Amino acid sequence: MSKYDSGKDEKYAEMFKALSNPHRLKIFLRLACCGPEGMACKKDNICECVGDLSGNLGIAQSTISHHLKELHRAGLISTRRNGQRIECWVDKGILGKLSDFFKTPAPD
Amino acid sequence: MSKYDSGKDEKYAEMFKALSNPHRLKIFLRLACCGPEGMACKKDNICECVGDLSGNLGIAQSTISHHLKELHRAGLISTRRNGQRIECWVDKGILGKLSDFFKTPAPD
DNA sequence: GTCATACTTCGACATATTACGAAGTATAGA
DNA sequence: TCTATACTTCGTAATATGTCGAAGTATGAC
Repeated sequence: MSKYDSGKDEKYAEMFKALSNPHRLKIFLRLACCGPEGMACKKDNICECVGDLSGNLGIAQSTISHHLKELHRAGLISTRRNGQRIECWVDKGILGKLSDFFKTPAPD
Repeated sequence: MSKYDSGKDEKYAEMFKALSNPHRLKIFLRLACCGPEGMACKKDNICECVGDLSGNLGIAQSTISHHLKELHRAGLISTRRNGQRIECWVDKGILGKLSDFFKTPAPD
């Protein structure tokens, strides 16, 4: 477990806030399960982009857009335009960082 | 990384919501750093209970009480009365569960 | 029993969040 | 250029959250 460190805690609190909304957590997990970490979201894969997520989760496109922005602001995902579509993927190393955050502490 | 599983996701979303508030995250980390996981919060240790947390974090006691309840509802901590004081500790196994949640996926 | 200490609950308020639809912007293709 | 598709931004409304102080409850000491 990470030692008490108020500097980094704020950043992690932001990440947890991003993941605290069930819809955003679903989006994040779908992207994370897309394939190897960091793999871009592709149409010909299982992965979805804004419109697909909207349809599959039953949420307005504008709301998906908003959630993606939140995930991005928290540093969890990246996005990039490819033609009309927006490709999105889970940032490299993030899963490891989050996993490590909860690792049992070395006794001090 | 946990597979897409809407059943459990809700529970994790609740935990992340509990940890999304900087004050609550601090409380959680302080309790987690208290000693071995699951170790009760003791006065004669570094650990704090409600009144101490209130003083150290500069937050009203009633607010601390509220935050502890949130952490408890999320299943992250347990509390028990010992005389006038409330002892609190991080639930056994929770750190491991949270850490595992973000483990890199086995390719599907 | 009375008083002090520790905590919880209540009521209130300011602020943040989630969500939608409508309107706007960007890109691709005819 | 015109149109269709994909996404974003804006405005707005409902609900949730974080916080405090005041009042309430529980425990321990005298």
